Amino acid sequence: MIEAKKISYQDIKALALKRIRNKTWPPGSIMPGEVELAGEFGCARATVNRAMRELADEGFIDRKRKAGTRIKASPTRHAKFTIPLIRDEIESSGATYRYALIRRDTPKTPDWLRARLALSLQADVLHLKCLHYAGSKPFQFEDRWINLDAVPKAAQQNFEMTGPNEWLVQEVPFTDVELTFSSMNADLQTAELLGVSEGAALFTIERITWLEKRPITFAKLYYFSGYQMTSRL
Amino acid sequence: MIEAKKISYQDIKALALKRIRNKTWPPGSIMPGEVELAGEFGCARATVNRAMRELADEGFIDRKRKAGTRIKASPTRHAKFTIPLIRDEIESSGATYRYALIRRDTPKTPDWLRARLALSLQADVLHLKCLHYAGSKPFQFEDRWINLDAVPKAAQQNFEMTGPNEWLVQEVPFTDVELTFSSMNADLQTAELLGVSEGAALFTIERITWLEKRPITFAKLYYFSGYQMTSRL
DNA sequence: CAGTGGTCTAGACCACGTG
DNA sequence: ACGTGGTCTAGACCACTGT
Repeated sequence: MIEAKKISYQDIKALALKRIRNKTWPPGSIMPGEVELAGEFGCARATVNRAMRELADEGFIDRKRKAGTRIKASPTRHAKFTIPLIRDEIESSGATYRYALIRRDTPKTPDWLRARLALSLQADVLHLKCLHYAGSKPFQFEDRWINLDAVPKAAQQNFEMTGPNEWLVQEVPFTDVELTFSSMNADLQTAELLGVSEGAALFTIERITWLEKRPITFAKLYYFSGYQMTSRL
Repeated sequence: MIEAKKISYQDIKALALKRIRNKTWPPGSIMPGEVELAGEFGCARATVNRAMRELADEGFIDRKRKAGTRIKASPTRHAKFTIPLIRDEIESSGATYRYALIRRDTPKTPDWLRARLALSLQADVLHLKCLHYAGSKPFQFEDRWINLDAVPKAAQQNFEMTGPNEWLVQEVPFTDVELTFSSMNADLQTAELLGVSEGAALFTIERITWLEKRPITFAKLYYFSGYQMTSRL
């Protein structure tokens, strides 16, 4: 036989992508079923299935039982970011990580927070303000709220040596995350903390985590001016 | 038998996650091998394999042949963003999408661009400036550069009716993307285009795409003040 | 070298959703 | 109702890598 060794699911992915690109399978059309493809490639259906499942995960095709597999009109690409711990992010850049707690209190739960996290009326929260330094330069200002109903043992922590994010990741499991990126002009207080001038453009991330349906924590992270977040796909 | 129906790879994922969370399998330790787990769960090794492969994709564990599967010390979470076409993004918010070409020229390739894309010395580029509106309000200003060596047919396009991104997605395949998010204060020109005051904080995305090793295009996207980008995981 | 994950097979049954 | 993808099985061989 002239056959090369064996066909892998990756070969099938590559082949399918080629056919999508050169419009052998035009956008919006239905490609052959798994059994047919398995026949064509001389492999098991499971192999084709794995290739197609991954292409679907990556956003190139839509699969539906009975309806078949359809090439997406405009391929929805997914960006996959790694969200590093800030300590790792700073240390991997070669700088020394330093952490400082600015403030710790347990105020009456603000209404905006209750609404944002869908907290019950009697929920208590812990509020923390922290700074993370890269060497001697402020890198990130963290405004953190922790739901004490979900994480009662946080009340026992003073967070003077360890940042709340680091502590939470170690101690409290979570299942869901919502991230919001945006940009804002620094107000006077934040500008002073980050050592920038008032009005400087700051990159900000809001992060909410849940354990199943229970909200754990809300954090607003303000980065120094010039911060960039990059991802390769 | 008292056995429930059958065990699925998702059940195994959930079970394994539970054991990671409650530290039955502590961070940094090695979990049992696939054969052993398959025995315990009474299923085929392939089923365990699929569960573990997905957990590895999601960043909870590290797998190495011979070494076994190790629970990550600090679980690296991956954020999966969908990068929508701007037309879809605007229209799905209920607003009307409108596009305007501001400028189109083929200048001498700037050095910073040549460096950024690793272009050859004689590479020609097409430069476009465009505005994308949501209703009557500017939504995004796009500063786009296209490598004419890789995409010669772009030179035939006037881009008066269709934005370069939309055209490129339809016409030119790509394999790799790099996205960089950052924040900047609007300069006078950009502020006028977006209808904001000078110095306003703008959310910006830089996007580079390649087809294999060939750079296709570089775009810098400036969003209106107040833009937010959210992802749920 | 030996153990672990990586992949493939051939067959089977199931669940969903279209026609 | 029935065709398509979704999943599982039991077994096999392979590839990488720690020892």
